[in-house]
Amino acid sequence: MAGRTRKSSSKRATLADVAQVANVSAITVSRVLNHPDKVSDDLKRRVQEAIDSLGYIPNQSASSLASARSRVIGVAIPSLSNIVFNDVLRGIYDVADANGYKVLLVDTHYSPLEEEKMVRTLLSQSPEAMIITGGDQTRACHRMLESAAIPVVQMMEILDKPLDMNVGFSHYQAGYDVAVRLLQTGCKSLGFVGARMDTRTQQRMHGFVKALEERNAYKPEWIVTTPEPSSIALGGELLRSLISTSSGAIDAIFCCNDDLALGALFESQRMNIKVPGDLSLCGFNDFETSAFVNPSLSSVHVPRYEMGVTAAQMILDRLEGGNDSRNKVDIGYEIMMRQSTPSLGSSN
Amino acid sequence: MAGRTRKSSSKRATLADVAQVANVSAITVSRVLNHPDKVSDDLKRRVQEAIDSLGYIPNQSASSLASARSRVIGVAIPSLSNIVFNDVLRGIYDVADANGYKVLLVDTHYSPLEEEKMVRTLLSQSPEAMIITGGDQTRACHRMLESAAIPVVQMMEILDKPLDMNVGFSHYQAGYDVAVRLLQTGCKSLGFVGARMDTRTQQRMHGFVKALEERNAYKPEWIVTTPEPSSIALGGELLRSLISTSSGAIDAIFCCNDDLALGALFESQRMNIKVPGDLSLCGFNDFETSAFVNPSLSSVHVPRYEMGVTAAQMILDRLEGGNDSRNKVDIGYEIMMRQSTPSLGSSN
DNA sequence: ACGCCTAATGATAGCGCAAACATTTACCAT
DNA sequence: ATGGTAAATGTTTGCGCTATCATTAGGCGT
Repeated sequence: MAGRTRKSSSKRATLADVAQVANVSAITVSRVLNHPDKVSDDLKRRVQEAIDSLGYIPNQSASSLASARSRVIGVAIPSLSNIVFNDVLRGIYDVADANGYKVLLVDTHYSPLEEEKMVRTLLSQSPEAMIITGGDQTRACHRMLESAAIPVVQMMEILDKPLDMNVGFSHYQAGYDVAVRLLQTGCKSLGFVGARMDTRTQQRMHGFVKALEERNAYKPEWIVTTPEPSSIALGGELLRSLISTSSGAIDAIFCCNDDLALGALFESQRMNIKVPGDLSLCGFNDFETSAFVNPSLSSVHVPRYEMGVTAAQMILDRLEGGNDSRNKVDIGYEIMMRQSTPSLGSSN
Repeated sequence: MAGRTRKSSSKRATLADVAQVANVSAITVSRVLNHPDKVSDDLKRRVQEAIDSLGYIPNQSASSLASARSRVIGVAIPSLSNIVFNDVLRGIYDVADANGYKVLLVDTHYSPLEEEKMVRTLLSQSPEAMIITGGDQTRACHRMLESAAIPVVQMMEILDKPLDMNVGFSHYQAGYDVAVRLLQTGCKSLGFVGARMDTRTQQRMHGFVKALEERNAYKPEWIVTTPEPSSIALGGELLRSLISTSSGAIDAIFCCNDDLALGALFESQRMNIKVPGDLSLCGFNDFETSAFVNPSLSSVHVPRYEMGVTAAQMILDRLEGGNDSRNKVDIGYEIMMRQSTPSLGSSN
């Protein structure tokens, strides 16, 4: 009666199929989905029934192609294993989800070359904005991002000359401040343990070293680094190595992250080194473990979730709001002095 | 000379633009990118130069629409904060990347309704396959996945009737085995601490309880659960609660994950409860911390990275290989007995 | 009654690409 | 020379959707 049935099964339903079932034009179906205020309630109902009965799911590729809007935000992080990025991602996802954006996430493995490849992949999806990590991109990568002409947020660190927008904090200053605080607690011989040594880790180290130099407390041989990725196990190994090269002279160690610091703490316990009696320890990132381990671990707290939220919001402001929004946000950090470092009062 | 220049700037270059510059047809450019073996070296070079000079990046939406191939794998996990999924994701990403697939990742927040919404979002991107977590989907979600007619892997647990493919392990059996092992070490009064209580956590609990029941060691009041998400802090709180309701009679606790177990361990230390002297603890998931903390924490090790790799490989086998591949993989687990539980020999 | 506005709906075209089919060229066996 | 084949390249078409521009119907002031 109502004309021949089309591809009733096996093939995904299209707008046209829905339109036919609802006996309206295709564009009306499109409007029901994208501009429901422009369609009468009557038709809206009819179309919705057709959609439900067919199990219609819009083809986003066709939509993107026709409308030049993808509702995708590309995100590049250097590591999926480093749980630091979990919190950031959660912030990004929360804001993106709430605003109808999808996140396309790639892992650059801390390599600018891989990042370039991944950014190319992301751009081929026509994202409406990008969130990338740090400022250490290849020139080709910069060029791609520029000619993409979309909002770009560089996150995790504050950059002198961001490509576009920027949210993060100064790792250099954080490292500097840690050195100052450790010295304030009465520690005299400070060492540094770092792994992976990406640019942000290096900045922490440079800030730390700078503070020591300014106070004549810098000993190059008390800096131990490795390109290996951080781990708790590695923290233990590096502690041993530093203890042996320093012949036990060191009384405080700044570990470039909490993995290493926890590893150092656990290893100290096994070596019967008292923390903070014999040795003070300070980590970075402030994992939940750090606050609860015994002795609790001093660390640098960074509002990672807020950083992710901020990155996503900056983008949405640009995409939707349009007007003069923030281009650079220093999200700050806080040094949490806990039991692994001496309490103040016994010094100065 | 060579005709009018087109949109030289500001607009993204297209295949046609590249074709014009290289003085070939559009399809040749397409072939250089997708079937380079079908183009002469001469043209390949000319086209590549044009691509480079224009900074051409293919429009994946158009490609997907025209070819009905998206090279996207949709992945739904219940939580971005739970680091258990990091390792799984890493496995998925490693395999996907290596084979030219992109991953579109969504977070369902442990809610089947949200999962349904997210799966709809994923399907609208025309993924070529899906990896979802567990078997607790809504009927509508199942229907969508079925009519999508793409490979689907349900991961993290072994299901009786998977939708399609399945990789995981038996949480029930793992919980059961933990109870048996704890009893074998001489513990008599076993408690359970659980948070979030998603289906997999419940299965662990049920297996644990079953083993106790069979041995007349089950005390319902020694099971403490909460729908709150797990955390180290919560582990401490739940320990206190269990200790007080049991008046200290309990001599071993199985925590549904290592967050809770570490929290319980740290809190025990603060309460001056000797582990394992006064109280044995066993966690689940085997975080790196668990192996290094003092005393080291017994836990159930799960090959999460391998699970992610396997999930992705099962999909690739179907997408590319085509022939009879594995439909169900039990990835197994291993109970790691460490210092937080009594060593064998003093019992049985 | 007339023009004029707005709201609701439809027809058409085209987004950028690749599948399918067509054409050209080169080379070879006979 | 002839037909036959394979390799290299081109032409056409349409994927599913939405922007744009009609068109129609209804309301309203004069």
